[in-house]
Formats: sequence, structure tokens, C-alpha cells
Amino acid sequence: MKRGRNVRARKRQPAGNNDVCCRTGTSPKLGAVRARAYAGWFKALADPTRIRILNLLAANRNPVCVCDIVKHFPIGQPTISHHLKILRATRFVLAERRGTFMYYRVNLKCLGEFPHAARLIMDI
Amino acid sequence: MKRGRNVRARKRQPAGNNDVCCRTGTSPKLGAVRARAYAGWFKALADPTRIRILNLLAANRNPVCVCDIVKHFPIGQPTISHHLKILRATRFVLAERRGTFMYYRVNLKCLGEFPHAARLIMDI
DNA sequence: CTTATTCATTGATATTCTTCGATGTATTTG
DNA sequence: CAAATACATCGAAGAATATCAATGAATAAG
Repeated sequence: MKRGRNVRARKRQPAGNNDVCCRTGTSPKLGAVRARAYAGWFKALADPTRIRILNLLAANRNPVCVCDIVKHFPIGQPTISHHLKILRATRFVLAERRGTFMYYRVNLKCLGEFPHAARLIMDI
Repeated sequence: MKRGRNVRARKRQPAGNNDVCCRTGTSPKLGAVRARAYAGWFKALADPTRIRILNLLAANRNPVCVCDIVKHFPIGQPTISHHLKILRATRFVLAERRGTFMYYRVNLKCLGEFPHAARLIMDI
């Protein structure tokens, strides 16, 4: 994301001819800060395993503990924990401790926020 | 994504005790194939630059040529082309050649598809 | 207190991704 | 055809990511 040599200076402009091609009218765009925030959000869903974990949680009415999640995937428990950490950091899922177990569930608020983000990116 | 040694066999099951913790009811989930397709879709938006390119195109009524896109970002033209290729491969944008110029525009169909994907993941 | 169990964290490794500079391709113009 | 322009592709370098094995932390049970 943040590339190495942050000395990214000159942008290799064509030559002389500005305003030769099309002359864009609007150009405001999303700010870089907000774009980065959205990207982090989408990045959380940019992995098949995380999508399936999220889907598994959404398909269950009650919270699901980690060991039960692990049972459904061909990857180890540390990796599942890693994915859950990412989903939790982006607020896609919520966690709750009950004794030794950690119970995860979908954060339903996200379902409503999703279309909203789409509009923000695609409309303005 | 596809990890190295595809000999990922044993999943390190706790010990003996199955059905000790919670006993998940539903577990069908999204299939791995479909999850991978969705992940690829989200991955296309998992980068701030691509989000801003998409937003720039959406903010312009008319198609925008590459050189005009390049003007708005502090990265080189090859990198912009790379991002456009990804956005085009995922059908987020459409391209059209006009003389020497390539004109890009948002694929408006995506705005409607977005909430749909959210429902597919988050509901069932 | 000791042991067992659940889950998170650490360190390592291979893959993937972003970006760059350089070069190639297609198209227009002279 | 030759030169110029717009854009894509290639090869490389460095960062980020997914995964693993091993270990650590917290809680429950004996």
C-alpha cells in the first residue's frame, strides 16, 4: 500500500501539449484519506476464506465459537484467528468471551452500510 | 491466496472431544468457488488508488482518457494502466478506443450489483 | 496448585501486490 | 515511410499478505 521509496516525485507528463486530449470537467474525487479507509474495508473482504467465515457466521442465528469455525475450513486455527482479527478490526464481526470460548457473530450494522459505501464511491 | 505447499492436509483437531463447545446448527456457507469470485471482486476495490480512479470516473459525466486520469495522481502512467486493467477485468469500468486515446468510464451496472453481493454474503 | 483446553500471538516462508523504469504497440500526422 | 503521441506490457524491487508450526495467555476442571 504505502510504497517503498516515498520520493515519488516527477510524474512523467507527456511533453508540452496540455489540454490536448479531453479536458476533464469534474475531478474532485474522494480524498486520499477516505479512500484509504474504504480500501481497508474492502480489503477485509478480499479473501475467500474471510468471505466464507463471514458467510458462515451470517448463516448461524447464534454466535459461533472459534473451534466450530475451524472445523469447516481446511486451514489451521492460528490462521482462522488471524482472519477473525481482521474481520473484527473492520467491525464486520463482533466477539464475546464466554468462559474459555470466544463467540463470534456478524455485525448486522454492516449490511446496511455496504450499499451506502457503494453510493459514496460510485455516485459522487 | 493460493498458498504454496498445496499438501495442506491435517487440520490439527483439538483432541478427542468433539461436540463439546457449541454445536453449530447451519454450516452450509458459500461454496469455495463462489467465495473466490467474490473475493476477486472486492480485491479490485482493496486499493485506495483504484477507489479514487473509480470515483474520478464516476464523478465525470463523460468518459475520461488515461492521460487525464494520470494527471490527478502522484503515480506513474504504467501504474495507472495496471490499475485500470484490474478495474476493467472485474468489469467495474469499461474502455473504448478513440484514435490514440483510450476512454474509460464507470460500468453503471456495478452500482446495482453491489448491494446484491452484500446480501448474498451477509444473508444466506 | 496442576493440568487441560481454547484461543491469540510470534516468527518464518512463500506468494501476491504495488510501483517503477524501460520498452513495445498502435495510431495519427507530416 | 518517418516521427510523435497515447497507452500497454515487461522485468525487477520492495512491501504486504496468507499460512504454518510453535508458543503464550486465560480460563476451567481436578
